[in-house]
Amino acid sequence: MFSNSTKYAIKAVLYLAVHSSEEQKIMIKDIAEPINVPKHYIAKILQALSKKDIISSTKGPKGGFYLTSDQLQTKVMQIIETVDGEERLNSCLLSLEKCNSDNPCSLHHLVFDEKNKINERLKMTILKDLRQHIMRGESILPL
Amino acid sequence: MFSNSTKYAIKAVLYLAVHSSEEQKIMIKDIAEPINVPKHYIAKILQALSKKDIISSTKGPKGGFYLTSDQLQTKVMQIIETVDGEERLNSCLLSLEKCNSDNPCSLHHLVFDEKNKINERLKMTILKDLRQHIMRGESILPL
DNA sequence: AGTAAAATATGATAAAAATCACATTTAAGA
DNA sequence: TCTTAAATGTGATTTTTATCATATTTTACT
Repeated sequence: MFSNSTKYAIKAVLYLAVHSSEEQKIMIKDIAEPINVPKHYIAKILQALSKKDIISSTKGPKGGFYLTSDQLQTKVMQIIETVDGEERLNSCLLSLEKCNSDNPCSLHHLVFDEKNKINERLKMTILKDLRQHIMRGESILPL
Repeated sequence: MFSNSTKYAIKAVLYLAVHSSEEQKIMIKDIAEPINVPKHYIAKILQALSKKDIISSTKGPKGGFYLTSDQLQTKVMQIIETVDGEERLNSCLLSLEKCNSDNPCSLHHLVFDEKNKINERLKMTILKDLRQHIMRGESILPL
């Protein structure tokens, strides 16, 4: 459903959501290890996310990555779209350009309602929600 | 969600479900073109499906690919699993091995019910159903 | 100012997925 | 039985994705 890059991005951002703050920056190597992602690969992804202002960073000693309270408002969907591009989740199961509810492909009706529901949730769920969920012990931080 | 190979496989098999029969075999090139898939690529996929007995084939002049009436009973899920392997649809969104409903990852609850519902449908829908749907004009054959 | 510790930029390599090519096998029909 | 038309088997090439490496820039601290 998602590319590895997106999965890694979500894991990293969730890690930051739980463990970082403006006063508590985290270095690449201290993110890569607990979320179980190759260091160089996650570095590239974090840089891209930083450029898009989904996460924050500072260089130099005592530097690292972190989330501001504004950035805790980021929707999960925004991360997915930033890394994988907008189409991936919106495209037809069979990748038919012309497929839509008026002119549905043969699998359309099997998934349409559910896919919509999932997309809606990804659009309305923000990092703060997931963080709360984790801190309440209702879900686990990924590794 | 699916690999290109699986999308192509489904398109090809649907094409056969609508246009072929034991008396009406179809050559690779006459499948590849209408479903808009590279000829050599779909050839390889059709061979694999044939070996797994999801479709039938005969060599030589007047040969080609076709479905028997038994093969019209094939579930959509079987095609997906044959091409992409079993895990793809069952794995966690973040590909965490340990993720399950007792120990859910942070995205689990956003998609679990819907993903299950979709999987159920893919498991119970057979080619004959989709063929009927198409022939009634309720969905389109892909291209 | 100088040094060291961090991210950043850029590009190289490896692995996987998609695509292409062709020689081999099988079966129909003359 | 010969020729031809089809699938089959095998592998090569290309493209995309994932991963690794390293030189550069920035910033804190001495």
